[in-house]
Amino acid sequence: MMQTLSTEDYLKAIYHVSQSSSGAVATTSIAKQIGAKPSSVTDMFKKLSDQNLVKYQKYQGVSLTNEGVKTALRIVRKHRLWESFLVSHLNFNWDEVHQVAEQLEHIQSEKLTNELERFLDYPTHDPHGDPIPNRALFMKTYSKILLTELPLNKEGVCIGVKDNSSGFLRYLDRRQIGIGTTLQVLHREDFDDSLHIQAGKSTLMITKKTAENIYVKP
Amino acid sequence: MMQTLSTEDYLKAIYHVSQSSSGAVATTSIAKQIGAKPSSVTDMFKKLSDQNLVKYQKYQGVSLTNEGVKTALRIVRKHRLWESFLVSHLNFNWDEVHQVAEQLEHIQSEKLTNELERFLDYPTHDPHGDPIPNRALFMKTYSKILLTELPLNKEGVCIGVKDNSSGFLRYLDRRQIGIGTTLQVLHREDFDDSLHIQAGKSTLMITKKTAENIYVKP
DNA sequence: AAAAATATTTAGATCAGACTAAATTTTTAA
DNA sequence: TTAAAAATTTAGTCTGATCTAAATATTTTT
Repeated sequence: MMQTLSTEDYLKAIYHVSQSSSGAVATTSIAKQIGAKPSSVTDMFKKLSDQNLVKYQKYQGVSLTNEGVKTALRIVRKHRLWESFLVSHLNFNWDEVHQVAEQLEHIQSEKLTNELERFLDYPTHDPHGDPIPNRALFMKTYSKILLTELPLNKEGVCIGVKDNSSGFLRYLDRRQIGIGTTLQVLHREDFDDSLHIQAGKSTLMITKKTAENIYVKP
Repeated sequence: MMQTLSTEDYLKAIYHVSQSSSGAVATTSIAKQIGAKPSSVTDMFKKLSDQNLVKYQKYQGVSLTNEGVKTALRIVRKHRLWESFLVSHLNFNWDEVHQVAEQLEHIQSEKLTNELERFLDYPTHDPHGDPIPNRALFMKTYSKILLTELPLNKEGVCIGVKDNSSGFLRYLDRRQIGIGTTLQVLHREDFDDSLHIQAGKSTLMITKKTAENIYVKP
């Protein structure tokens, strides 16, 4: 059954929200994510439920069915492949890709997706460090911790960010922190929770808020 | 003013029809092109007219305004750039690209379009031999004639096709005729209008119908 | 130049997706 | 454990793009 652009957006939103919280996904959380009113979300929940893409119980939110997860992952796959393409071949910065990938992720052509993946040489992660589902919709999610959780003086490599807003990404660019940058916490300031860190070859100070949006692999 | 997917399709259709015929574009011709009922086309003509993209007179058809032409050319530009990309980097055949390009042509990002053009090294023609508008929406349309009009025993190079249907394109593939193939008419059969031609290194027979869908540069 | 055929437009309906406002249910707090 | 607050759903409306059927205009044919 063919999805409309809108149902695809909802499935993706439900997928993302369900990843970062447990249990059923609430109407309001999707309303916020999509930028729609809760009443519209309820309508859509019913439609998705009719198509067996979500399990929906009045007042209790939704959860994706197997079919729903698959559909969501197909979109995530396309989104992340396109982001990779934009950065690696079309001179986009990691903070510019999201908006365009939001459009490209809806293009329907299996051949296109699979050929793009081949052309990019089967990338496993996108420019933000997020894993890319392969053709079988499987993805390796290696163990990652927040920079706030990295033990003092232990080296870690930046492998992703939690906040994908372009404001935050540009801020990291200015501080010369990106995917692959070696990070080390030199000191935690008890007074204001700020961190002194080693980032590549320079030392700098970042706030707790920044640190808890950076993923590292120890 | 932002265009909907649908208004873009109409503008492109009007552009194409107006290219291959003179005077105003009739309601029915667009209905056929788009695959919609004439009454729907009338509705859209009114909307486009309100946006000053076409000049519309009841019962007299439409013609594109300058703004309308520009919008149409921006879509044509994207369509042909994407087709080029699909063939040159993603292993698509020239008969497979159209459907996917129909979707990709609606992606809105000037940066994307311009970077794609750069990545492809500023191609001037797409895989079917059609000219690609440059950033300023200008395109070189070199003089071309139909194979039926090529003088006997004079060499010409295949530079495009009139019929872009995948049936015809696949047929040409089987006969080993493509963009760049050197063609020469060896004999015209008066009885059934068939042509004996030299195509690259082989000689073969084609019908008049085939010949009048192949463009050559003498 | 009138009749017939064709093309075009109007009027009114439908459908998906979204909205507002009001009603209902669930959760939180007193 | 009830009252207040928050979340969710329902009912009804709107918009854009489409459709069918009927009305009207234009073109073609006799």
